[in-house]
Amino acid sequence: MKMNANVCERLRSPVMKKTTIKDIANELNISPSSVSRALSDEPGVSPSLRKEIVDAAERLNYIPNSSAKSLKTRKTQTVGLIVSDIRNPFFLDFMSGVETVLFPRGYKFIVCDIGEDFEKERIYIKWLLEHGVEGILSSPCGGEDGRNNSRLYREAVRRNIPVVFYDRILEGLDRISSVTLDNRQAILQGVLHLKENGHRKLGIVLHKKGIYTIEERRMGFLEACKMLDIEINADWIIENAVDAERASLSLESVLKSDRRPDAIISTNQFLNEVIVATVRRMGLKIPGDLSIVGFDDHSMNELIEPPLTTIRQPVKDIGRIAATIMLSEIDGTRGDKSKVVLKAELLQRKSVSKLM
Amino acid sequence: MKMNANVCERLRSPVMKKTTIKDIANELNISPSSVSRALSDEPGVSPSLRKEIVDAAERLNYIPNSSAKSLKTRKTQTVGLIVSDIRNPFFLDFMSGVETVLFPRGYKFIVCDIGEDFEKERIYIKWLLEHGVEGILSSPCGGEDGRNNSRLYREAVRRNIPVVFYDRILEGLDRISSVTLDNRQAILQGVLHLKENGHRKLGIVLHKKGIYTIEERRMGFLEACKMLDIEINADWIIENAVDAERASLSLESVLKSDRRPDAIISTNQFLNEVIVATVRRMGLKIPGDLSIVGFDDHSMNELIEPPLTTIRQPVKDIGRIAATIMLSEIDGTRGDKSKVVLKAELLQRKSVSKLM
DNA sequence: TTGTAGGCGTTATCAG
DNA sequence: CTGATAACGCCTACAA
Repeated sequence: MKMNANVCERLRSPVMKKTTIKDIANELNISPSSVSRALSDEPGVSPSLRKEIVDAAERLNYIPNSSAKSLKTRKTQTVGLIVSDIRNPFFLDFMSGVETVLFPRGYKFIVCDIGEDFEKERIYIKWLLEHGVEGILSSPCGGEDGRNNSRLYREAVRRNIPVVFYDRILEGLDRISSVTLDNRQAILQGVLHLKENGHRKLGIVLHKKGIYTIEERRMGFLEACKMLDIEINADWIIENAVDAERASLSLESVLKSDRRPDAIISTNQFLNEVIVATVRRMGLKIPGDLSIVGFDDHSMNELIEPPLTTIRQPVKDIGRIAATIMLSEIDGTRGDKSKVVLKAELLQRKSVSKLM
Repeated sequence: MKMNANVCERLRSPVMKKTTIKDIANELNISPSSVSRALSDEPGVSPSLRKEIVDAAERLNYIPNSSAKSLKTRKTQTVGLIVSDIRNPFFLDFMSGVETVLFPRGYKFIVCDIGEDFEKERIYIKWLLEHGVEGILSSPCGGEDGRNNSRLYREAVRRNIPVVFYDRILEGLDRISSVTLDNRQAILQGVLHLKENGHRKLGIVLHKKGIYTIEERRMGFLEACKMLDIEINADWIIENAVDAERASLSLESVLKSDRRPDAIISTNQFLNEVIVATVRRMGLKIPGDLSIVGFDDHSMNELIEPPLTTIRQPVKDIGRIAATIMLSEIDGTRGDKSKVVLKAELLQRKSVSKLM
């Protein structure tokens, strides 16, 4: 009866005082330092005492307070993950890659969705710094106006917390490692593939202006055309295609004009969908009336009709490598900064016709 | 010259001593308490002094140490977000919804990908508790063997940190709020739609056995069939379809048999793709040879041929609501636990034929 | 091997 | 309005 009441009490008590190292020490009539040592696997505690301590900790439902620990040790076992826009399917595989590397090392990560917003990025970086993250993975957003948060990223580095850019970089920050795609070469592959199949009238739909990757892809397109001796038609370059409606309308007007391209290159998964939907709506046949080269491979790109020929980037690897670099910089085992550039891969499916 | 050197020194110093409230106090020859008050917008500081303090903080590049703050106040402005498997596109919209609610309130979140792994979930919950999160959003995983982490979730609640389950729940934890879909009614809608279109031979492909939502969907299917007087054929119920290869093979054998269903219901986006790919591979026409009702609407479901009729759940709302409930429980402004159940919506497209 | 004491950076309680 | 002082929970020399 009595016991029952006690149990009840314990379960019902709205907020129990949390047990601390001190409580365990008192319980066992020993000093807190021994408890600390035992519980953090430090040497200098006799096996028997250690066992007693571990048992008591278990019994008293002890959970370490990492705020206190961090205050003392300056380590939080936490990193920040800044993502440009979390609705981009890119981040599923990316985060999965990151997690794969961080979990075994006991690191947690705080996800910061900045939604391509410079101000929000600023706030999140501050929060991360206050929080005491040991590192930051970021795909920074660079505004069309050229403003960006490089000052804050510098501040982080100055405070000795490593930053690793992935997918995107900020120019001029040489002391920050990065893991990116060779975007120019990626587009070159697409253009080359189109040329090899007889296409000479090439259009491209570019996502938000000012974004590093998009600008690179634009440059890649121009370079590739020059290199391969393909005439560039400015009307076929659709820029700043951020809003689905408007992008679709722009594309439609291009495809309706007398001089129209016979192939379109996309620059991300969002645009793949916009392009395919638009072409469908217009009643054009893919690839009969128009060839399409997508970008960013989603598993469903294979299921649409026709299966979409796509430029694929190794997203999960980007995550794994970025996280690995960050950890080694946290460990201090890496001197120079790394600038890793990965290659894209062209998945040939059925959305490009052979014009011979 | 001198100044220049100083600046250089400052920028180059590998690790600067971080400035604290004390430093600011010394700089201004005042007490740390005033600085603290000024910097946390507490009353009791003259406007003039306050301004001085804020300026000095800015000048000295002061960044608050939230470990110290948390140690004192027991507030971390951080919550944990436990996801069953981050590769599920569900989480894109979900996290977006959560972020929308948390950001304006100054809350950060730690993402924990448990990959349907009971043990990993356990470890992550412990980490979150140690970290001092103020709340936990979780889609817990319940093993096929019936084991789960309800003990740890109880422990969290006992420590007064609110847990909100979303998408999935753990039975028996009545003191934990939840936001889920009315899974049975969702499937009922699909079955009803098929019946209305003349289908009587219904199959279903179920994802991992033991997962709450999947079990509910299974029950929903059985209930709906009984209610609508549709004969249930056990051979047409494909269970534990976790691996794409194997699921595809199972489905293929069902579709090849003499007695085969004329419609298949899916139970998540992953399976939508598996089913469509399989049917395509077999050369069957959708919906001519087989009707399909998908589950979990991905934007590309509209682009495949034919556009997939799909049961859509309001994912972003689930995220928003779950986060809102959690915050109000953190604030302590909510007494009873909420059990929110949202309805699915059937998006009629072209993958269901009319058999009349 | 064990214990003692001081401090990590902040906030909160009291006095002045 | 401002300042001293004592925690918060843990770690870590240093001493015993």
